[in-house]
Formats: sequence, structure tokens, C-alpha cells
Amino acid sequence: MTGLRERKKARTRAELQAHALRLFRDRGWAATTVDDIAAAAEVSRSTFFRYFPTKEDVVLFDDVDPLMAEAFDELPAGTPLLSAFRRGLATAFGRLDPEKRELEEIRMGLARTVPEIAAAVRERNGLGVDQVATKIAEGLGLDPGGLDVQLFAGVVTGARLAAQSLVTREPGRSYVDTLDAVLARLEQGIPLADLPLPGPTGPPRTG
Amino acid sequence: MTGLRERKKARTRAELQAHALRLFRDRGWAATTVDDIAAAAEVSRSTFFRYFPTKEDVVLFDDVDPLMAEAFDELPAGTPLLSAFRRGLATAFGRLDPEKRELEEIRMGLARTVPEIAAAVRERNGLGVDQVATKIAEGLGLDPGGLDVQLFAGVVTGARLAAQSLVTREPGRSYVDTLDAVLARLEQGIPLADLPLPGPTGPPRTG
DNA sequence: ATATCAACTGAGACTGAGTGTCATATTTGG
DNA sequence: CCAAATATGACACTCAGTCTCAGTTGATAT
Repeated sequence: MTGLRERKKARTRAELQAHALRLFRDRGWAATTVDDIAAAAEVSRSTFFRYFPTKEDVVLFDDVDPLMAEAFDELPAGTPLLSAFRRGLATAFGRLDPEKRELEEIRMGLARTVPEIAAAVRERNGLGVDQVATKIAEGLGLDPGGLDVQLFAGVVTGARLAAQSLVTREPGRSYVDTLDAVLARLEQGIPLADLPLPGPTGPPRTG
Repeated sequence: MTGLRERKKARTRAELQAHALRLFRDRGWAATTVDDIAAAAEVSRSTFFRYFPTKEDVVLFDDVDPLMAEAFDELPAGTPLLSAFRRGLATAFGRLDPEKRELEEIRMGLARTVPEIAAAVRERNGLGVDQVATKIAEGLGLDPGGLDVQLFAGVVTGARLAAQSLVTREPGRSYVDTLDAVLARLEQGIPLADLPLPGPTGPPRTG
């Protein structure tokens, strides 16, 4: 049950994360050392690393996955898979409590400006193709290693990346809204897929 | 002009990379320090970092981009964009000289087993959605920031991720062949997109 | 209450990546 | 051959991350 120990641990963890995010936003990522965070939270450096294996981990702390799964389960049977993804995402994000939402905003901001965090976010927070594929396969009773499942997961992941890229290009856009728009567009098929190439008259070279 | 300086630099760089890849494969990533690499290549640690800003960079050294652009330019006008991508990739990889091909294999192997490298590969080697989008937009005279362009780039990127995931699940598969199969499948539309969801556990609540 | 066990914590040493500086060697151009 | 430019090595430094060890605190059974 929730002994004193557990509560203290949760409190310390939250404290560390809160101070860390504040410091990152104020001083910047590189200028904030783990020592600074530990000092601000009034624990030792050792303790920081006991709660968060790396400096990045203190930022990567989301709990959207259970909400996603929940929203997914509530969708009516017969919903096309791609639409289901779009609607599940929308309702899950809509249900985030304001605190988590705020945290998500700070995290998105950091992910947009700090390469290390961007990489870590892409790597871990469920953005892996195989993780998505496994969940889809579980829910539908398909082979997770099948080409179609993996490719669908890849496409969805690609859509998320596109949304992220769009928000990066035009800060101020809402990430959630952008992702919704991207998925809506995707429901009509892959854009530009059949666009014919112009002649090789004067194509620019990038290399 | 190719003075002695230039040649020496190229030689040192190649030397460093060759020794590094060999050491990584033999001893593993973590067990190989930059000092080891520098010692093997008979230069100082400082010199290593002058040639490669990070330890990861010594692995990330590809020259597929120009080949891709070249193959792309040679495609006949009117080729649908998605098909163009597939064919461009295939011919570009087909043209790699054996050395580069071997290097690519080692790199793929490391990217499959070492998380740090996997992250770095995803981040840099043209796998960024925006980089792909920019190139496409350049070639077609479109707005690189448009939703369709970014989404198309995202989908293509997702396909690459799916291929990578498939190869990881079943080592021994050829990455290039897998990617070709994935893109071929994608030409027929997004797989599973219209697959209707089954009920959660029992009969669905259609409210 | 108290003794005991398990877990949390702090201190500090250690490795390795990455940065910066400065003196020395080597190439290049005149 | 000389001087400017540049590549290099040696060294010191910061910081992330790992590890060990000892002290402390919470949980539990008597």
C-alpha cells in the first residue's frame, strides 16, 4: 500500500522533475548540470541518478499511453483503423489534466530546441515503429512482424514526425491540432503519391 | 589542388574510421574508447576529435545522398512521385561500390544493436522529415512547409523506419530489398487503413 | 518498545566523452 | 630558404554516468 516510503519517493521524484524543468527553461539545457538540479531539489547527485538514469529521462516522463489505450477501447467497433488512430489520439490528448498538459507543452518546447531531447523523445516515448506495430497487432490479432502491420505503424509514425516537423517550422501551432489535420489528410490517401515528375530539364541538385 | 595536406587529412580520416569500425565490431561499442581508436590509428585523442566531433560521427559517414539525387534526376518525366522514390532508391543502392556497400552493412549492423548509434542515424543521415521534404519541394517547385509535402516526406520516412524494423525483427533480410517491398506495398495505398476495428472484448457499445 | 531487516541516501572515487589552450612540428607559397 | 598557415600532441578541465561503502530511516515482528 502507500506507505510513507512510497509517498516520499513520489514526492522526491516530482520535486526533481519540477526543479529540472524550471532550470532547463530558465538557464538552458547545457548550462544546467545534474548537480544544479540535485541542489535545487535538496538531494544529492547520487539520488538524482537513482530516480532518473540519465539527464534526459527527467524530461521524458509522460503517461499518455494508458489514456491512448483507454480511448482506443472505447471506439465503436467497425471504425476504420486509421480513423481510429486519429480519434483515439484526439480524445486522449483532450483528456489530459491541465498539469500534464502544461508539462507536455514544456516538453515539446524543449524537444523542439534541444537536439539531445529531441532524439531521446523520438527514441523512447512510444515512437518506435515496432512498439506501435506490437500494440496494433495485439488489438487486432495480427502478426506483429507482418509487412502490413509494420508498414502501417511506420506510416502512423511518419505522420507524427510530419506533424512535429510542421510545428517546428511554424512555432505557435498546436501540436495536437496539427497531428489531427495530418491524420485527416492521410485518411484520403498518401498525398502527392501520384504527382507526376516534371521533366529532368533543370532539376536542382542537393548533393 | 590536392596538396599533400589534403591527401594526408583524407588518409587520416579514413584510417580513423576503418580502425574504429573494426574495433566496434570486435570489442563492442562501449568497450571501445576514443583513446583506443586514436591509439590504433596512431594519432592523438585530440586529433580524433578534430576529425569527428563525437564518437558517433565516426560511424555516420555515408555518401548515398548524391547518388540518390543522381538516380532521381535520371528518371523519366511523368513517373509518379512515390514510384520515383522507390526506383530512385533501388538504383542508387545498386550503384554503390562494394566498399561502400560493406561499410553500409557494418553501419546497419551497429545501428541495429547500439541504441546510441541508432538514435544518431535517425537524427542525422537524411532521415529527418524536413530534410526529405525540402528536397522534394525543391525538385517539384512546391512549398517545403506545406502539409502535403511534409506528410509525404513523413510517410516515406515512416516506410524507411518500417523496413528497418522488419530487418531488425528478422536479421539476414536485405535492408534494400525490404525497403523496396515496403515501398511497393505502399504504392497500393496505406495497408490496413480501412480495416474495421473489432469490438473491445464483447459486443461494442455503439453509443 | 525494541531489535532486525530492507531500502533509501550521501559522500566520494573513478571512467570516459567532449572542450579549450598552448607550444611544437609540418606543409605551402613566395 | 623563410614566413605564414595549419595540423598535431600534450595537458588540464568540466560534466555525465557508474560504482562502492557506510550511515540513516522506514517497515515489521516480537
